[in-house]
Amino acid sequence: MSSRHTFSKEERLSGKKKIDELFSSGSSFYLQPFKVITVTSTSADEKSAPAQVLITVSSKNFPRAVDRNRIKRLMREAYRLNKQLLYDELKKQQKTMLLGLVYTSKKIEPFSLIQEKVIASLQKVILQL
RNA sequence: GCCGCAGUUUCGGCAUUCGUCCCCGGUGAAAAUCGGGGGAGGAAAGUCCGGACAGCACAGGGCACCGCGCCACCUAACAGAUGGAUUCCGAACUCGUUUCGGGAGAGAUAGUGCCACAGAAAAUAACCGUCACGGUUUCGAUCGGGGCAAGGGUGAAAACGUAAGGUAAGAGCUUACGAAUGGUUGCAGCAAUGCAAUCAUUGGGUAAACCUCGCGGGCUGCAAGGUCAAAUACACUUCGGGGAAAAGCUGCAAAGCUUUCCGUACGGCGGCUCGCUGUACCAACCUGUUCAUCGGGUUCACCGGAGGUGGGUAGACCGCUACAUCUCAGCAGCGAUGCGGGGAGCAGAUAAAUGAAUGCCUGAUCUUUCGACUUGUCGGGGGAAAAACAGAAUCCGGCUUAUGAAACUGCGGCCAUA
RNA sequence: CGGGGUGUAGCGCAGUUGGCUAGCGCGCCACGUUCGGGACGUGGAGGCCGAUGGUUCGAGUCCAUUCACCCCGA
Repeated sequence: MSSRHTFSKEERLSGKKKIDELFSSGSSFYLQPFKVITVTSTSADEKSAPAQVLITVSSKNFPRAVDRNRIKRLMREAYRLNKQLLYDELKKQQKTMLLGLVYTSKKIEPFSLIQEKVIASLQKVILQL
């Protein structure tokens, strides 16, 4: 399990309450082209995933659904390939986390740049733990 | 071969690696895991119409409001489609009641309103004019009450057009020819309507002004609607622990049972037989004992504890993808479409799946180079490059808008060859 | 999924029942005033009313389609 690059339902953030909790009490920072929001808790539940992630793109910046879907797919792919960095650190500290990634740029970036920025964001999150 | 119009179909393929959603099967108590299959569009978009489906409402009728409005036909239905008739506008030529393209649509003779400016007048016509009669007269004309609507000018629009007769002057006043509208009859057509005959009329436009007539519409939408249901709060209730009243019956007494009430007293506010709220009171009673203290006991508005029930929130599930379904040829029909038959199973997510990386192939297009000549086309080589508009959200039928190509079919035109 | 509104000069807005040359405030330009600027005064420019089509003699206004923006409800 430790080396798999899966992305299943438990690792995604869903439910109105958790999302409200993330946006109302989360701490955030900007790292172009993202805004990163996090909420950490110490309860170490064995069954659930170490982190639940929310990926979103404003429909104001991208009025077409095609563009929004494409950006979310690219971001999801980048997170999926690199989430192990975050998971290892969270398991070591016995913590769980709600993570929000908001795309704030107004143009579509290529996959290589998005992946690079996702890695940088995750490293910054780890430093703040 | 090229161009134009209409229609149909398609939008990359292969390999490797890593994933995602659904279905089926295996292993497993489960979590999970393995194998197989499937996974965006012609517009999925806008949400402009019409339905299906669901809940609520519903005697019957009328009014209001909204939509539609030539005829026939198709359809589950439509403001959609098909075929036709009329009329207007535009274009073309062979100048014809021709062809093509694009609109329009009940009623202006039910009533009301409006029609700026100009003009006498914008709808019960009369300014200039014109005509005879009567008066005045400087003999130029002028005044009066009348007739007329030919001519003038205005305007988008002026009260059928032309000719003749007629008259004081004129006028559909009369006649002939013609135009328009309506009725009746005949013929053709299912009908709209067309043609012909005959009679009547000559009444301005506007209903995308109010309106009248005919037809249709109950309202809300899958976040509809249904099932299960955590925590917390609330309501009711059971158990045990501390504390009040009224009436009737029973009991030696507290008390019990039934009914009323749901703490009492005094204030405040309001929607004033009741509710909310502020302050004060925290017990009452019976019995034992010498009053008290203390012991035992009874009741319950209220208080706090444990359990149950309830509506129902978060959440989960159903609705949820099988049919106005797709496809193949046949038959009926001018056609939209229908009929019976063979075959196929074809997305179902929920902060929302259908993706990412690498390599190769085909190559619309772009660029570069070489050659040929009709000097902007053709042919060869190299390089870049899957590409327009765009992402399902209950499901269908249309409409509208966005849109780069490729292939095929039909029709029309031009050129070449036979 | 459903409902509502707006679009008029550089900016913010009027213009209801169709009618003469579409107005108002701020801004802009020129001139005057001042030693100069501001303020003030006078004069002027700037619009085809989001787009297309239609009804009408005539459309910012009426009708249809469409584009863009804003807001609301479950």
